[in-house]
Amino acid sequence: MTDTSIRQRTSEEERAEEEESSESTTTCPECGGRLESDSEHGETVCQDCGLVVEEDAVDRGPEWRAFDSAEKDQKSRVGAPTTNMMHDKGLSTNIGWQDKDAYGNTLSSRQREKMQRLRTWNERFRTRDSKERNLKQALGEIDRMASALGLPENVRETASVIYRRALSEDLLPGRSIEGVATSALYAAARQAGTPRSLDEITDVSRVEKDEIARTYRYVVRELSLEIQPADPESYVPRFASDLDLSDESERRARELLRNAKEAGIHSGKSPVGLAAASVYAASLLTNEKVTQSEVSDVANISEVTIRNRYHELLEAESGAPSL
DNA sequence: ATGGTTTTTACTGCGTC
DNA sequence: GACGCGGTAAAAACCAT
Repeated sequence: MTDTSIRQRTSEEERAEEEESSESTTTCPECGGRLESDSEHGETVCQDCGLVVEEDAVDRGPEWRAFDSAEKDQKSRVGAPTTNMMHDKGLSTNIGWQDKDAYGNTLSSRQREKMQRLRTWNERFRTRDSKERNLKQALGEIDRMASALGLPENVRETASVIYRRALSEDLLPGRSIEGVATSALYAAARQAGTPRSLDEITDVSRVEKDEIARTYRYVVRELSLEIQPADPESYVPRFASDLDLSDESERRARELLRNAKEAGIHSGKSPVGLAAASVYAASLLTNEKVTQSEVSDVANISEVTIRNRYHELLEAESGAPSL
């Protein structure tokens, strides 16, 4: 399409173009009708039934037109194509290792020294850049997951601090950015007293549960973070509000938990289960009954566990109120 | 890897609406 | 008959060793 002059389009050309565009499309998966690509809206639409087959198509071509090659050079603002095989898509500067100039002539010793210095610095900048990019992606992920989980600002802050530490201590090699970012968030949420269960974290992460757990343990150990087992009470407010329970119920739930702690019921049991059971028990005590299955839903805990725990809670309450 | 503990899954029976 | 609840047994998951 590098015509050297502007011409009136002949009808023949137009027909040729039309054929070309219909060649790239196929038939509608719904009704078998002809597909038409609507470049203005970036959609591919079926002519017969109106089914939108593809949306958000991106026109990767230039938005300008050139009528001769000189103009093309002038208007073009792009360089070499990018590749995804390199962390920076191949956009960074490369300096050849051979001490030759562009014509293949050997460089003077002075020039050689200069090139050596340039190589050193270029390498430094490049790796620094890659770390920056790495960090940027990780922080973006942390932010995304944190908002999906409704975690406040300070947790994200903590998470990014943990991530930065992991990065500077060279914990990344061999582990995915995603995994470490997720672990950092998990750790941060627990440290901040607004824990999310591993299952909840897994739901919003792109990484498998096992990997998160493994990476988390590793990060905690290497950075010697001190994280206490989650306090069941910290789950209560969230469950209570998810179930539209009154403050009174929430208070009762906390009371039950404190009692249980005194009685030593809670060791070894999952904090989430305890919290769920206390919320359920409290709802009974305050006549705001919610069903076991509702609680099990918001807490992601089986009903059986709720039953077992809440029996224990009530026992501790009546059996040994003080001690 | 192993064994002990906890949680989950699946099923059953009972009472109520 | 569907629902909420309680219990049980077996499977699965988890944890320390």
